Amino acid sequence: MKRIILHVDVNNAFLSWTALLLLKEGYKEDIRKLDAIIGGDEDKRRGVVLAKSTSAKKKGVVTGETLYNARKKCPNLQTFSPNYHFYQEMSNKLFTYLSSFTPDIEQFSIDECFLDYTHIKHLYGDELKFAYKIKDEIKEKLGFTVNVGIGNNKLCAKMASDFEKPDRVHTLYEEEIKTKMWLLAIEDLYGVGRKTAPKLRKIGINTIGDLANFDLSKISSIFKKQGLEMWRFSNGKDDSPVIPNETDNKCISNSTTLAKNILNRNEAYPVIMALAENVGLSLRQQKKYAYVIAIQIRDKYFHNYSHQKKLDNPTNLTSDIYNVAIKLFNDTWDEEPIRLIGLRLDKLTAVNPYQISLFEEVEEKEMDTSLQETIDILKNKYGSKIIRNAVTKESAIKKKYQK
DNA sequence: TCTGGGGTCCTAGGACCC
DNA sequence: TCTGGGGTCCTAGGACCC
Repeated sequence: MKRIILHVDVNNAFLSWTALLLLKEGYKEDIRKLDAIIGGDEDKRRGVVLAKSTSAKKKGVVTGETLYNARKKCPNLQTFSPNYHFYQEMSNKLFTYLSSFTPDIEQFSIDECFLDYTHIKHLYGDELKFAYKIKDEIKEKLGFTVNVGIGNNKLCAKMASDFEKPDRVHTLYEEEIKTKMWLLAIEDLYGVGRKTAPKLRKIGINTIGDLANFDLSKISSIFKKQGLEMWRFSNGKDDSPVIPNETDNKCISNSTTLAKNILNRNEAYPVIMALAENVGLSLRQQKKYAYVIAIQIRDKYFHNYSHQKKLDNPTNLTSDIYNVAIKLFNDTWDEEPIRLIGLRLDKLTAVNPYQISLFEEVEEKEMDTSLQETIDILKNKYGSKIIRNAVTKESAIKKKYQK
């Protein structure tokens, strides 16, 4: 039996949601109708385009480029700051609404999801009518527009929702792949990014159809597994299931671009502590333990490098994470001025084997854990700023580096 | 007034074991 | 009296996504 998959994608999500927030706060204009973008703070060196309005897009503004660059293309560009808290709120409303139809929903990011319609078609009828219904209800009840793509698998549904925007429903059924997808530029294929596209063009592959009809063995020998996957995608093939409630993270990370380059160790420590606190708290909220701790450094030349350590016993304590991260940092930093520091927890496990190694003090460990629990409870109750580790407080990280 | 942040997955190379 | 081969684990780096 052919599956029927829907992909729901919020149009210009961050920009649309900010438009709603501004209107709610009494702002006179709907920024969706202006040359507008959501962008990071240039003073903090985060000045890139996070989302753009339709008219800014028409003038050539693209996501990820610098605000400086975007302004050159579009002199009257208006820039607004992101509000992630509000975005999460809107996202929750959207998924709550969609969940009223079926539990077979896979949240793919903050603003898109897949919905398996196969087993609910008998309840709601024709999928095209259903798609229009949810599209219109979302606009009416939540105030923003979405695109809905329909296909026989996730890939086709996703490609379809990308066709023409905003506020549209598109289908890309198996029998439509050749007529609707093959003529698109190779860059439009999901999974083909800025590095792979030029390589494909170099061997004469300019459209998705070119790839679909290219010799698979040649593609595979050049691009390995990625080659097989993109060839399958170009032919509209994708067996991956819609997996509901995928909340099981494989890793947790937190990184920050510093407002000023860091030049010595002592400036780095409080940043690492703040990162350790953040990832540690997320880890404990997910009731998990991490085997791998990694430090990531980006220097002023934009050179990225990292260093990681696998622990014999997984941990969920901020103090452990901090201590390992400091050691990794000291082992790996090459003394070049640092632009960004990141901390990543990997190989997460839900169970704590709690094998205290032979030489570790059991009581000490238990005390760390109970102290950590107390801190977390206070943070949950009074907000994360109530308790700051001494090293963080001393250097006033927020003020110095993040303002 | 260059170049965000949080994720997932893959690959290559080295260490180590049999 | 000289360097096989398979397998696994770990690490670093990179590509891609939103």
